[in-house]
Amino acid sequence: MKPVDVSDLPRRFEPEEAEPRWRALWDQWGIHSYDPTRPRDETFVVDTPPPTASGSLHVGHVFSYTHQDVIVRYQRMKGRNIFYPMGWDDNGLPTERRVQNVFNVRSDPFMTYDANLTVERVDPNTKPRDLPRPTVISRRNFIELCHIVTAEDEVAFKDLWKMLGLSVDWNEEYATIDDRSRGIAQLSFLDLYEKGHIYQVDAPTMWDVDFATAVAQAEVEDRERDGAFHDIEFGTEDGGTFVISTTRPELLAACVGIAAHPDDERYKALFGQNAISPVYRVPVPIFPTELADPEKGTGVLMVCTFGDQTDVQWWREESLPLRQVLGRDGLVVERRYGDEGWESNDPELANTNYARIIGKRVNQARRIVVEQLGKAGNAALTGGGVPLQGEPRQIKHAVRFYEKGDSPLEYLTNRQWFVRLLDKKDELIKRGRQIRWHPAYMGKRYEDWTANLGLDWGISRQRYFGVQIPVWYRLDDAANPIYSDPMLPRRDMLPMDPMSTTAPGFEEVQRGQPGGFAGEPDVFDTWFTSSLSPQIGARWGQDGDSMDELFPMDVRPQAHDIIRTWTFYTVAKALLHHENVPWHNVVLSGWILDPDRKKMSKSRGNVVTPVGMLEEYGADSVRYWAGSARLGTDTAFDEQVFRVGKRLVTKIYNAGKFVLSQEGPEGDITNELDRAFIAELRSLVERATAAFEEYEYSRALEETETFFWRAFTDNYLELVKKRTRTDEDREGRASAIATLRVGLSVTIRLFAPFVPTITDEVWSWTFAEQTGKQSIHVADWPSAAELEGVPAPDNAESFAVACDAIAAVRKAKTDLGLGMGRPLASLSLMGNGDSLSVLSGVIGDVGDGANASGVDMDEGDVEEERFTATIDPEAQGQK
RNA sequence: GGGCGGUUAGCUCAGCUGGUUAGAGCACCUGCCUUACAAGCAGGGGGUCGCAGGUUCGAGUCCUGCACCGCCCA
Repeated sequence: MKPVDVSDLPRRFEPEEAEPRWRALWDQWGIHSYDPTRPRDETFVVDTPPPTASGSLHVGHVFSYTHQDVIVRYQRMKGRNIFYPMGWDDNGLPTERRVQNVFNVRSDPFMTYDANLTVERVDPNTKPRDLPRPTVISRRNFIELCHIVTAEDEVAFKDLWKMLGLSVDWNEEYATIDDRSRGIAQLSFLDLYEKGHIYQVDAPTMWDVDFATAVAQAEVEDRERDGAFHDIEFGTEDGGTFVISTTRPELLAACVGIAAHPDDERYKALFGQNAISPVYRVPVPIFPTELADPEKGTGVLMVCTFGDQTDVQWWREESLPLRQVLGRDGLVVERRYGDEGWESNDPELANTNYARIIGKRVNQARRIVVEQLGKAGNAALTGGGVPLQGEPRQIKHAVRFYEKGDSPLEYLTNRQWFVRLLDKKDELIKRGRQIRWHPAYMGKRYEDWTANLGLDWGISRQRYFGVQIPVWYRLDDAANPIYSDPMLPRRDMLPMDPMSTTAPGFEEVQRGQPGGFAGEPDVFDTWFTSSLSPQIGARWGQDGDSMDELFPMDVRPQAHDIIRTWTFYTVAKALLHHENVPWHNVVLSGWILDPDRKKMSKSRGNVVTPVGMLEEYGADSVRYWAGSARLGTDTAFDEQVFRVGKRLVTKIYNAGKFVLSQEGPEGDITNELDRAFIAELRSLVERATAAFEEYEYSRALEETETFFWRAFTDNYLELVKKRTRTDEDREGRASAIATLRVGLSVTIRLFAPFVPTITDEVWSWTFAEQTGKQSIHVADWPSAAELEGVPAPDNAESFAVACDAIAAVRKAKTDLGLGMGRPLASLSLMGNGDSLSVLSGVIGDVGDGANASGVDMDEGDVEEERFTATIDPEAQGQK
């Protein structure tokens, strides 16, 4: 094998030159392509997270996507046929919001499409207050803009993935809004509908008033907000009074009941009676409930439609009437007291008071109602006192928000589509237990979430840019939809848009006409589509359907914050559609925290841009950083680790140059030290492989790095340096050179999943030709078997003993302030008899490593270390 | 209030089923330009493993309680 001519190579490795060159070669060689002709048991299937294309590029992405790529590259070297797709999640609110900002537009679904519409981009530096009124455009125009923006965003992500060196198969690229994904999402709907898992109902739904859309439980977050308890006097039918506490006096008009704990002596006598509300003088039932907390406020509360989740529960359990006062836009709607369902003991007073809050936002309405509560004339009972008791008491409390919204959620009653999941909790938990979670405790999080699920999955969203719910409704004689009998498309019609496709059996002119039909205007929750990523990857129900080959998949990589959403819904879909798990393993990456241990996020302004990071340190260094973090563990962002990665890259480069530039005879590995080193190497291979098999890649990296730096470069390489150049021991020289090459070949392969560029660079110098494997990434993963030809050392301790001996010499040299290369006129090593007996087998290399002309061995007691060295340096200036 | 995770050197983190004297990298100090590498090498200082109990011959590791940090849920 011909050695490498070092003078041909740059003195330093330059990632900015090498990384693009290698990426182009990998593409050219097609080493990342999936081969559909190979059998399932040779295939490793990844269910890649589709990133939100309109989201910002984030170091967290670099972190978790590197984790999956490390796992993938390991599996590829194990000989597996890799299915590694990449999707872009581009439907939904984030995109809509970006389009609204980029073009300063709003959509009106009832506007007609303008084929010649042109809109200008807004200068991103313009302050919101300086913007003109948004241009109102049609839904179809709006969606066109969404496609423009997402196309640009996808390019930014794709460039980042390529820079990072992800070994994605770009033939398997998709977007959650493309025809394939839309078709599969709609197929999912049809299948669930046919199986009876889907229903639509007028139900209280969590509602974001700004986005004017329903929100699912998984999208809700609690935020600490200021609030105030208002004590309000109610009357009773027999002329008594009592005081309730509420943080939402503006919902007084929506009050449909009064509740207290059944054991609460103060209110026991009231149960069964009607209470009378102040301001509107509406009679409402008083009932007992275990859910009332006697310690909270005055112990008695008003039930409204709807202030919170418990109101919904009481409304159902007690069959209370519905008095909704908030509209979809969050404004108070028009109502008339005296009408059915709006009974009042004094309709005139009620209407006068109510008229003042119509059309108001919640906060304005609250101020007005509180003001009205301050007037004795508005008492519940004629002649009563001021209903508001004392000053409101300020409190801090948790308020529910849509995670992307700015206003507290309201509960509105609307017709929404749901997937029935509450009756399948046990089954969902059982499926969760069939999946291996890495780390294992993450499975508990999934179980907790599933066990505590309180609502079915609301899947309809009142948005524009999403997958349309594939449903039409017949219209009655007054052109009102008959929701009870929806019409569904045939499977061969998918993907489709019921707003532009004519319902079967109708003419398009009948759209919206009495006796005609109408399309369902709503779209799916984005999770409804992204929970199908395995089915999208495997093209379920499409041309090229490979569900049988690819499903269930091997691994789902993701971050742990979306267990309750993405993981949960994907498990649910796989259960409902296929009665199976979606994958056998879930690997969960931690988060990147800023140096103050806060989660990095755009809103905190502490985000580091990944592209700048990659440009400064190179992909290998950044990947090293990500690869050194265990799964599940949040990691503080620390630029120091990139430097460590860069150092490792440099070290691999230099060690590679040294090893492969050694010239000499070829021969077997026969020398004792060499055989002992190979034995250590074999143990490393076994440990690193075992770690990878458990998805503990960071341990594999750590083990490999320690071995490479310590055992290989600092010690073995120094011990055999002289022997690789000697003319006196041909066999020993051949053995050393062969061992160096094996050591390098094995360690760079172990490193390859983490630092793909430098390892392939070194591999290309000679190993590629020697093995016939063009790239290290398709080379064989190292195994104990490939080292089997090397005989075991005479003594298992030989390598460790040689290292200890040379360490003793170094210590002696350092103590005398001598350079490590300083020749020694004499060297004596003292140790116990056993140590010396092992040492004698490797004494030549130890003497060479010490640069000593000869070594004496003295038996004697040595305290802490295995050896102590006594040295006599040659005089300076002599040879 | 419940669940999960964390707390180990100045910093970032390892430490598997309990077993010599608790580790690494960075930072710090000292020395060394050694024909792969000064982006390197050698040596060194630095920790009552969050706190308090318990089990054990033996606890960073197991148990109980507490404190603080983070995430999720109510």
